[in-house]
Amino acid sequence: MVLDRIDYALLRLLRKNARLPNKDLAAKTGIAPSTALERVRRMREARVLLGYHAEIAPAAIGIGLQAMVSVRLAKHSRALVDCFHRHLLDLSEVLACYHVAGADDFLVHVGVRDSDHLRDFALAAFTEREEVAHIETRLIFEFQRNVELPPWPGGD
Amino acid sequence: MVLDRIDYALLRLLRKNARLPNKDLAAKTGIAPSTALERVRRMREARVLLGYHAEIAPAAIGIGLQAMVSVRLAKHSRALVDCFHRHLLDLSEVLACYHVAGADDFLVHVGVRDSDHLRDFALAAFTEREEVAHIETRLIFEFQRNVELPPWPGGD
DNA sequence: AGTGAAATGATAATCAT
DNA sequence: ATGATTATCATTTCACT
Repeated sequence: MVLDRIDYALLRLLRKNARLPNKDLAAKTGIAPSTALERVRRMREARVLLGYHAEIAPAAIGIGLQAMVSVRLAKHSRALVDCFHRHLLDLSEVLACYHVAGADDFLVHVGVRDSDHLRDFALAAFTEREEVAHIETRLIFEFQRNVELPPWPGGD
Repeated sequence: MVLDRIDYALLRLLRKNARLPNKDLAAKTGIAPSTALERVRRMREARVLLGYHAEIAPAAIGIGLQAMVSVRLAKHSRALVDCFHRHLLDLSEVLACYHVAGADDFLVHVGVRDSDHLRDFALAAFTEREEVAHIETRLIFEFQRNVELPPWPGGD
């Protein structure tokens, strides 16, 4: 699917505020509400718009501590990597995971109650697993997401 | 602000789908629509609910490559760290940044067009800056966010 | 095919209880 | 916390470009 300037503007608005009413979306991009609706619907169907998610204050849901855990696997067969990847996504402490190139295979963003929880979790989810060769845990002081879209690349 | 089981259920639903209509929120949590509205409003005011953001397919907005850049600063005065942090958030290539404890000071999740763009960006935004002592770039094969909330901690 | 204006039905917000 | 009321919004239809 090829996007034009207006589609991009819609994406930018929804990225910043996913609950912006359709008529506002239309007004801010200079198109009719029905057109805005249609364009957003098409972008959802084309999987350009993947979903809408609330951002929640970690402390409010019992996350007192965040960490980035670097994980190195012992072997790197496709099956083993995929299996570990699935394992990660099943853990409620895992906020996000990055499968990366380099000495470490995964960077895992975790949210836990406190340092006791972190220790228990790191042991159970990583250290005690056979396929894990090495982990390194970094405390996260602050985490911030950028909700701005890059400038329109041009090319219409 | 103290949350109960129902507030938590509302958060879980909004985390998964921030555009879920209020009446559906109410039905799925077993409360009246007006009550659901009131609870969500209160959680927004209390900054438990920080915002709603669309998730967009990177490829659709010209992001062909993602990387995690570890940045080590030369000095660590508060002013310098804050200044660099603000610098990061101004860059449209920065998707997220983690200020961490350890040898490296920041982990920066970046999204770029291609490897040329990555090289140019890494030079301009990191290497050429005086306060940056060292960077290390890891290619991201896959990135996945967990949109499930941890189980209700109990304690009502 | 895509857009825009108007009409309809659904939803959100308000208020009194 | 709820249910009735009012206001706002999403969605469809259709004429137009």
